[in-house]
Amino acid sequence: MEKQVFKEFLKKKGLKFTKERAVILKEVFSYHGHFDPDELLTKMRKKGLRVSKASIYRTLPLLLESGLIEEVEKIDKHAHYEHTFGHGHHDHMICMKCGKVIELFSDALEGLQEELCKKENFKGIRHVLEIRGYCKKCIGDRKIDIEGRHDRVHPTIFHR
Amino acid sequence: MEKQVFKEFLKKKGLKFTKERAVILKEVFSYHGHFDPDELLTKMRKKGLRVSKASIYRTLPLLLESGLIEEVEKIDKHAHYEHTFGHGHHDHMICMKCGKVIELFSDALEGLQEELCKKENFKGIRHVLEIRGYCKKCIGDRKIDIEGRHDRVHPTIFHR
DNA sequence: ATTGCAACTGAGAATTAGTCTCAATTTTAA
DNA sequence: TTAAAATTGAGACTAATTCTCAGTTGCAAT
Ligand SMILES: [Mn+2]
Ligand SMILES: [Mn+2]
Ligand SMILES: [Zn+2]
Ligand SMILES: [Zn+2]
Repeated sequence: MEKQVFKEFLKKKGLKFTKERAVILKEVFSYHGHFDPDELLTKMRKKGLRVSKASIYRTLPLLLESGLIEEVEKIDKHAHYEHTFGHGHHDHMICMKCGKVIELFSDALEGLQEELCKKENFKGIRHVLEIRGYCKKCIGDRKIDIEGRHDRVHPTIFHR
Repeated sequence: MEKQVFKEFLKKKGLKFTKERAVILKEVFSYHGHFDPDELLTKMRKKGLRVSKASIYRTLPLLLESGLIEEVEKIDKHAHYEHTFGHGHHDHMICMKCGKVIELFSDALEGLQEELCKKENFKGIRHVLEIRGYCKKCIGDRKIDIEGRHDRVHPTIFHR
């Protein structure tokens, strides 16, 4: 269970399992999809869970380092995460028109990456793959522009 | 040549090929490796090339959209780019200990991604793959920590 | 149970990266 | 040559994240 994983991780680093870290962990694992630090803070505030912005920004890197969450969608100005413990890693396709996020996983893809690492004597720990383009629906909407690459690089809508 | 590509791109969008854009383009294509907007500005200032921060921040997305540069290393708080025109796309492995960047390209990997896109009816335009881990040298340095995942998530050294 | 101390916390100041505003200037198509 | 539309630079502004520091708290050793 994620709480145990986090506790052990912290102990091994000589860090403490505080109330704040516990409640942040719980909140993060109550979500299904992607989230960002500000969302996390706002939602916790609404529920009456009191943690400071600073603690959120301090805890997320620890969760990341412990492998309990991953960073996703590094496109926007701010960070996005999702918890992966118990779900398994996956990568993303992101529509540059409507912001739709398609999750993808492929053993072949993961395997190939491992091979490539081996070839370079590199010990791969984690990775982020994001494919940007246009979803089925948006290809239909605007064929011409798509061929000509004339979209905004950064889509407006991003969360889900 | 990149100048022509950029000119045509701008014309197609109804934008102008200004002196500032020209000099930024030239500077960007004078680099070998990765760079970030602030570096770009500083280096240009040192050379007596006068462009404003605003123009740099306005031009980089255009270069990106035109396909002349790509975004890389989305880890740090700020954007990093490299020019790819005439070099070809590639992905990166980044050492979490020393910051070493290994460039990698694999037809198999690119092909597999295309397949995955097709399966989702997604029109892939570009992608970023970053594998984080430890380079050969750093594996030697600190076997124990590596197994235990006890490194900083964000390495200190990043440019090259 | 008490203690000691390093780690942690919240509040808000500070910093960083990037965006916006607007008056003056430049590009480009006619 | 002209004029509209796009662009520019300077600096104000914003958003996201980090830092500071004085007062807590967790926890390992008594
Ligand atoms: Mn996801
Ligand atoms: Mn590169
Ligand atoms: Zn779409
Ligand atoms: Zn290394």
